[in-house]
Amino acid sequence: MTRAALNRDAYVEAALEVIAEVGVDKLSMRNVASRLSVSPMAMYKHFPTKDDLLAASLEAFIARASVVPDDTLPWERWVEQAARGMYEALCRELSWVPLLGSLPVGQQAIAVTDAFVTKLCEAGFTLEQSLQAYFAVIQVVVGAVCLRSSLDARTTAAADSANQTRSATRGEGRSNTGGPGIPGELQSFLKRDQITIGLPMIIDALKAQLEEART
Amino acid sequence: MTRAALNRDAYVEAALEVIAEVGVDKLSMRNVASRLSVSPMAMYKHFPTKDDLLAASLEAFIARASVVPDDTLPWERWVEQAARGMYEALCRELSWVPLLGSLPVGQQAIAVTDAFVTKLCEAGFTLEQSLQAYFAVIQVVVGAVCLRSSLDARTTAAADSANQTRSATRGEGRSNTGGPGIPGELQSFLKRDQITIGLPMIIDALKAQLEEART
DNA sequence: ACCTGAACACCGTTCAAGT
DNA sequence: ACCTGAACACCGTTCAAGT
Repeated sequence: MTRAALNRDAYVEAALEVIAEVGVDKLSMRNVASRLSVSPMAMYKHFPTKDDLLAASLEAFIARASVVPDDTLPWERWVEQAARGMYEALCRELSWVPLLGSLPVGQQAIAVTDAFVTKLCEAGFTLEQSLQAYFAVIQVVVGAVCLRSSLDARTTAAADSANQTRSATRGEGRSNTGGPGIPGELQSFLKRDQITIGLPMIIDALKAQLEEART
Repeated sequence: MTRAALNRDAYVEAALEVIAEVGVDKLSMRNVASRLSVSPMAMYKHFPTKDDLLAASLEAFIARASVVPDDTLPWERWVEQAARGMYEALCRELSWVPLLGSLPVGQQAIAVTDAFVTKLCEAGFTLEQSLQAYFAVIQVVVGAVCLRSSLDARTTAAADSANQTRSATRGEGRSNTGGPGIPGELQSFLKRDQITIGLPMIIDALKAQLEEART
């Protein structure tokens, strides 16, 4: 007996490790396989395509982020926490961001949607409003992470000249040498926690919606 | 005389053509070069790296989108039009979306920021508020385009079985076979023009801010 | 059922060389 | 200054073959 046969989960696990080390953009069938000391072709029995591996890995990533807040919270706090949870999970692994729009929506993502809509319907919103609210929040979260990721790329590029060893192993991709062109006020503004900007606006708008329905 | 020497603009032009035909994700140094019947290595004199070519192409794309609305509009309409302009430009070339967060912020992007902040400051917002508003709008636009792009991938994937010729030349990337798992209500909700969801919430919140400052 | 090795058609980028 | 050709170290994926 050479070794226990590898299953889907083992590959997803290895993929998540590779992603944590070098980022989604540098994951390859070959480096995931070599982490398991296996031929790259072994994976094609479980994942017909690299995208299938990525989709399964994203599912696992979402599942582990456990982004659904405590059900006893009032809806405003619940929504805020859910949004922050998504935002922070994505900030921990910024390299997912570019794929968010192109990978299929999986079961885990649908479960989060369900929880969100259910919570808001219980709070008195219509199903229509709840869905709108969900997408508005997702939009703000994704947008905030994009801005954050854009800032991140710029600061690590600046740090690259000083410290090259770490950035060589972690990379995170692009060079982003556009720093000089950005006005100072904009620079410092980007340093803020991006989610604090759009989210309160959304929540205020939702409160107004609920108020209006009551009268 | 063999041929007029190629300059940066010629390469950017060719890159935009390649992007229009096969999408940003399938642009390569080699296919841009071959469109100009030139060795791939010729480009490295003008663009030290593929990312430099992409950044220059994005600048040109933004410049051509001409997203800054008529200055005589009241600020609410101005903001709405600017946001729609960005949204529609990006929807025309969805393949830019994944790179938005990782490419450097260029002069064109800064010009748009400036116009936006100036307009809102004139309308009575503080500089701080104007910047916040700008980023909130950007967040919503990017988020909306991401959702739109996610929907697009799904419907073209479904159309692929029926009509393979066009999708083979345009591609747009990923397979996205997650259709079956998505509830019908969610499906039909995604068909809406995504920007109509979050944007009004942001504008309402901004109106409230201005109202509050006046009292 | 699961894995391997060799091969194909691609990448970005470097380097030495040409005009 | 601008361009070329060959080469290096990678990709995703296919295919025929092994256990």
